[in-house]
Amino acid sequence: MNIGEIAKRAGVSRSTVSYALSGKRPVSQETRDKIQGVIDELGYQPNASARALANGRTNTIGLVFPPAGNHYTGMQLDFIGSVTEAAAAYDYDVLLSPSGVDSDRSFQRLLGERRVDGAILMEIRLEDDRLDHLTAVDFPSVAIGRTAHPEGNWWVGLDHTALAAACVHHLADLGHRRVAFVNRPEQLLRAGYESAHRGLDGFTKAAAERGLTVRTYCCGDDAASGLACLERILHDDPATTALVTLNEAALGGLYRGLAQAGRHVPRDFSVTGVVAGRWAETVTPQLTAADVPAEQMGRLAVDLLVKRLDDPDAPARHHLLAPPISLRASTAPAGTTPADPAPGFGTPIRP
Amino acid sequence: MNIGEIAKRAGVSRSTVSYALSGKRPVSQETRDKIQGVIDELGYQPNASARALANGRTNTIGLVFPPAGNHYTGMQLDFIGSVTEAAAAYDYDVLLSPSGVDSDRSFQRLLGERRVDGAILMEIRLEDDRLDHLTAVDFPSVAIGRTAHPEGNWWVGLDHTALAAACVHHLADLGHRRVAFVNRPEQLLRAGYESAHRGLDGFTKAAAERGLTVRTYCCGDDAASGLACLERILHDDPATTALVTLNEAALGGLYRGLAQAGRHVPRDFSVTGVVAGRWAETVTPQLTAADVPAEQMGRLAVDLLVKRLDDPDAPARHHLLAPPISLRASTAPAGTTPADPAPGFGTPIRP
DNA sequence: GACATGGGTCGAACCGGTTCGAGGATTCCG
DNA sequence: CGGAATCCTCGAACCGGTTCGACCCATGTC
Repeated sequence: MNIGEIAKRAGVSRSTVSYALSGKRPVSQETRDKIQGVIDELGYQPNASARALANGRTNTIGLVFPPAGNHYTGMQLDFIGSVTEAAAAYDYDVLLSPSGVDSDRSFQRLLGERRVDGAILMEIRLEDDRLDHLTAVDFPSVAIGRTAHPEGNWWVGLDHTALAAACVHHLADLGHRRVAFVNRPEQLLRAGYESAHRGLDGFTKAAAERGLTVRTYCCGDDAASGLACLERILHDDPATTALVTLNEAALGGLYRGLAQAGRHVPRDFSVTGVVAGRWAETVTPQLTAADVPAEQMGRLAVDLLVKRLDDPDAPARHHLLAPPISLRASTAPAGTTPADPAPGFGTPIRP
Repeated sequence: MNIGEIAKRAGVSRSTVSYALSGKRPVSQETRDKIQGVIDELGYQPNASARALANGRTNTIGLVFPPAGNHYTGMQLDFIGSVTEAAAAYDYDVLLSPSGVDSDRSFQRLLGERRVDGAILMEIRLEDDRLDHLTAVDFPSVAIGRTAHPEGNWWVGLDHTALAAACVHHLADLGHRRVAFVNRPEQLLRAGYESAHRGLDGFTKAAAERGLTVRTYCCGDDAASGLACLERILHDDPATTALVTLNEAALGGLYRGLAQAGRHVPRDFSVTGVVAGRWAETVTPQLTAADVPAEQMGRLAVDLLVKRLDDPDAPARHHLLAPPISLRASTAPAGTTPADPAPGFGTPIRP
């Protein structure tokens, strides 16, 4: 059941079948009908490997993300889902690669063996050797995230600096003076993860600007770490009245810690941060947060990559997103007992 | 930078390079060194498409799951992660396919165009046309889940019947008499999703056995639906004192509903169900649940698939898992005000 | 009637690997 | 010293597509 078989049964040459299918040269209606009939009858579909070999494109894009040893977060899940669906709309398949560094076997396979036409990279670091490598060999790629020097790269990113700052201003406006910052795990910060660094920067600068007293923490990507982190926060400064978190996976643990310490959210303690909306709504009270538009970002990344693949000489493009803070129910003025959380900021979705 | 180039520079024929790399025929040490030298110098890696075309194997497995329109759950995330990592250990890559039905374009591509050597299917239905089709064309696959007639299939599944029953018995032992069941969304139940059906069966039978008064509900895969569902439960029968859920994504909403109704968990109301452990621990109080061992299941599925690919004539194999209920902090005896939740069931992880 | 035009088809070469059969060079044996 | 066995290497064919150049046959034009 290959193209030769089709050709034989239709009484034409292999090249005619190929042209009938691709339309790259005219084929008479009569011949086309005959070929189509045989194809329908046999249920023929051209072999992807052979086609890829012949025309140098696999119609596959690689999705590169760090290995899961440290578990995946909900945000990553949303990326994977949206990238896969957006790619399918362009008739591209998605190959997953749980790759960390440049030297990684799976990453090398993706590129060196030409398994994919292009790649989308998640969890970008400020200095990212994977991206450096891709740029060096001029391999089409789009980063979800932005390095320290993103000029010339294709990327779609989140303005973590601005988002963390917006959280600070929101809390400061509510009168909070002692605020903690819950970052991603320390090893990721040390590895130079973009979100962790820019988020920390934005938080620190905005806090200084508003004259707040702050402490910053790293926290593991799971509920238990979140609990432990919150205990440390209250131990280090029991007068803390609010926190900003970039750590989605720790959120449940942070809430539990507050409950155990007898701090009611948002009456005694305000919580906010940068979290995908879908997950911000799973906690009670729902989190007032800068909603990471993970689905939109995945879609945009695929759009950019396809554009780049279609026109290899196109100039680099990017999207920097800064979604507004969605006011929900986890923040309130400091040191009061309001019936109405977050007054002056519109109506929370669930009071 | 193809095999011919390597051959030329090493002063040997293309076939000799191939044999030096594959080891399928003896090559002198001297020649091998020379070839390896050239390869290292040029950083050569054989082209995956060409290799796949020549030997008929892509070294890729397909991971088929339903489109995300309805969002992904945490459990699915864990599957994707563990399958990808397990596959990498065997030097297989993973191709994602967000495919629903037999007629789906992406699913057809996977098989018809021979993009993958085998497939792992998620979200199995009792009557699953995708599996029927795969079986009909004798395509190597492993299902995560079990159809109504799994004989002859390869699969790794969860004994949802037993798990739901175990939840019922746990609640009945604690003295609960009026229990609700929160299932996956109605459209999935109607579509014949295995977990929804077997879970419902197990729940219903065990409840009848224990003489409980029950109501069963379908619930959307998100927090808002969970909240709405809980409101309906308490509206339909305010005397309900416990619930069993298969719906991980709704969990946050169920908890919120209970909080809003002023029912304290576990003092006034017990919650349990079948949920991946990692997600059971994000809610407060932590959920007493049958922990879905998603990572283990993903790994087992890959192991089975690789075995099947290595030996196409091997007899069908499967794994049916029934993890025990992990006692955490969300269940307690009915109608009491215990200091110590779930007495008689060991020490909860966090009292 | 000679000649360009163009639609439709074919054969051959090519993409970059793998694999088979054959053959040259050594070595071992009688 | 001749013949068999062993070790290594090579050329050619093949996997299943795509694409190029050439050719044939109608038409249209002067």
